[in-house]
Amino acid sequence: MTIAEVAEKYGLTTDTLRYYERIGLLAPVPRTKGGNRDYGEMDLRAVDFIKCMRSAGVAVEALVEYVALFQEGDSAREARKEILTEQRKLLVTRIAELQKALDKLDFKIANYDTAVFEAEKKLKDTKEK
Amino acid sequence: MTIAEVAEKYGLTTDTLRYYERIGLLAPVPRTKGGNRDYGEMDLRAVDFIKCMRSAGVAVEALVEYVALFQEGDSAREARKEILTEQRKLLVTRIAELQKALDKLDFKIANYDTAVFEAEKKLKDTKEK
DNA sequence: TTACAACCTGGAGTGAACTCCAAGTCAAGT
DNA sequence: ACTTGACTTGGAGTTCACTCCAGGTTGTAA
Repeated sequence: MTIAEVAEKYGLTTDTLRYYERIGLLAPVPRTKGGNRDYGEMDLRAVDFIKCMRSAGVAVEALVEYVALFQEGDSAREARKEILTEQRKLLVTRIAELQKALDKLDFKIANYDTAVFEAEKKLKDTKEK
Repeated sequence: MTIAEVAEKYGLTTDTLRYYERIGLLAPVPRTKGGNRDYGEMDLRAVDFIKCMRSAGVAVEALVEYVALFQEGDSAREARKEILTEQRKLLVTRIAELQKALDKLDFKIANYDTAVFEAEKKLKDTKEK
């Protein structure tokens, strides 16, 4: 799969894909004879994972660390799990924050409706006088 | 309330508070005789709201726009509500993204446990031979 | 074989949101 | 009066995560 196809498929730009590879977020993608990237099954899985994590705000650095630990092989299994667990914790916290903001927004929006209602009522009162 | 106290109370830095004021996110805070900021009830409410929205990832620009619409008075009521509704929509989308990432993380973490279990089983099998 | 689009690399540039700094003012304690 | 520490302003610097660019190479269709 070419870089343009992968970019299209995951809603990223080719620049971003190259950037990810450059900083070691994506392991070196195999090249064709001519030197062009040719993404395979595993690469796509990795892209999908990264895309999902990034869209959830997981820091690039954490993901790079995680990917780097695959170089260490089995000895780093615990360390890798550690990172995932840590990020999971952060995510739970962040979801709670977003939820709190959502509640606040809902409250404020509801108040706007109430206020409009109040304004209408006042208008009606005025007319009735 | 001094800027340091407000910063402490909301877990922001004094620099951030001044920055917010500079860019019009926070209406000009009243000053003491000597020219120092003296945050009042309303200012604190505003800080709290901004802090909450920002921690949920609502863009500074959207909040500035919202705050600016208070200058227009009642005529901008609808516009203000519009912004809140728009941000609410974005938030719902973002929460879904975070949730999806959380699910993926949970799955991966569970796999680590399974893998460890498999490894242990293999080890046991080896011993039993 | 000749266009021409898509790809390559290394490096520079961008936008968002702070964060830091210099130079100065002011209030409180000794 | 003098020092100390918190405050002021305007402006410059930093970090993160891309995003763009120049200059060159490759693949495909006419």
